[in-house]
Amino acid sequence: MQTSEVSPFQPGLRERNKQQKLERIRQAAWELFHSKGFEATTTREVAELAQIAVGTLFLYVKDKQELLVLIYDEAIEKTMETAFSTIPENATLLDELVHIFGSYFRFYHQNPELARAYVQALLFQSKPGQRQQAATQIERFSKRIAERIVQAQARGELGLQIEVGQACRNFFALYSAALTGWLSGMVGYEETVNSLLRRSLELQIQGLLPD
Amino acid sequence: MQTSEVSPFQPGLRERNKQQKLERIRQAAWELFHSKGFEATTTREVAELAQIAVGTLFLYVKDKQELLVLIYDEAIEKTMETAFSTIPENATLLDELVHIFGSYFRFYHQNPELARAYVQALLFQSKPGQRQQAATQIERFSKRIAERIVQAQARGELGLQIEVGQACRNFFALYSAALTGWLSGMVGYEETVNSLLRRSLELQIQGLLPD
DNA sequence: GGGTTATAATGACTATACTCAGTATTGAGC
DNA sequence: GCTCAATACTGAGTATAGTCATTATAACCC
Repeated sequence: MQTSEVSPFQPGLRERNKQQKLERIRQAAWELFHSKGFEATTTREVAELAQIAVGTLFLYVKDKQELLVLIYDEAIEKTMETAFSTIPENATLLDELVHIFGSYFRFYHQNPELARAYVQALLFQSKPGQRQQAATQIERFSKRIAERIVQAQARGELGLQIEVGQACRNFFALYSAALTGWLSGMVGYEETVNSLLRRSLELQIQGLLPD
Repeated sequence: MQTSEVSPFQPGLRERNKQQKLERIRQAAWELFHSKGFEATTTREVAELAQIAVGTLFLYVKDKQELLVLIYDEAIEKTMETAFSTIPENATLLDELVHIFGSYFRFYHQNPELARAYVQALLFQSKPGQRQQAATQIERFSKRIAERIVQAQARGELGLQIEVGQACRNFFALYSAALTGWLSGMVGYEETVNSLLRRSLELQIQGLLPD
């Protein structure tokens, strides 16, 4: 066999093996989590399906939760792109926000058990590495929300005096609360998405002061 | 030995034994969680200190997390009472809210690791029994927040058109988000309590509309 | 107080996430 | 192509949350 079939400046065999293994892990975890559920899937099963030893699995992921993050990251990215690229034209900020957050809800709705574990992992990450990742993800999302807020200001829909960053944080907080309320089973999906979310955001925009 | 030393209509020996055991469990868990931490304490240790078998422990508590809820319930109750009974006179609603939520933050600040596990357990409870308990607790809290809102309306500080229930939910959502942000290590304690919380609540009251 | 039933307690056992001392593979210098 | 250091992989082993068939105890009835 030739010593090198790949083009120059490509990563060596080691690196390629690692990439392949990571991909196999991703696929195995996706397959099992979706067919059996997160709790019901053991890490050994994932390792077996990925054709690696258990110990190897934990060289690639810190723990079982990170396996979930690994799987969801890509899908969440796509959800964000779709959400922001399908915002209806000439809509109010409220409608835009309901559309955006609603896209996430629809995504999570595809598999509530996994969503629950994933959101929990994101919101309560203590390990520095994962925490940083979660923070970055929220950051990028907030940036795009901020754009919509600025545009709404330009339309004269929102006041110019408001702190955009704070407004983003508040919107995200209201979304998070709606999400956890639903995922923990306290409120139904339909009620959350069709009613509570909108009213919550609306009240933030309106404020509470007398007319 | 006499057959009955207790007054009539009192619970029998069985019931008293159960109460004593529960109390011993509570004390054992409190002692160990505070001296060693939640993660570092094993359920066997709790059982041993409470002088019962492991199996018995799980007759009283569904899982390790419920052990934490058992301990915190009383303290949280006290925190709520203190928070509401020490509201400063003639303050604005914003100051009242900062005082109330701040009381909780100060309480949780005494032991962030336990607080983290506890809040996580509360917000992500799937077991119906515990979920119901969490919902009830939030409900009672919201009722008392609602009172303050109505009084603020009476003072003319807030509009009469607002939905009080929705306003409560939004305040609670903003508080929860601030709390999880701190507990997951994304934001520091001082910054959260002294700055972010107030600005978040303030923006909800003010709203985002143009002047 | 003896017999019977219902309830409570027990601890050996199971299931499973994660570790780590030992082994194998890769790549670089000669 | 050989040697060796660095890196990657392995799977038996460990720790621990939670279970369940068995045993003990309390309550009740005659």
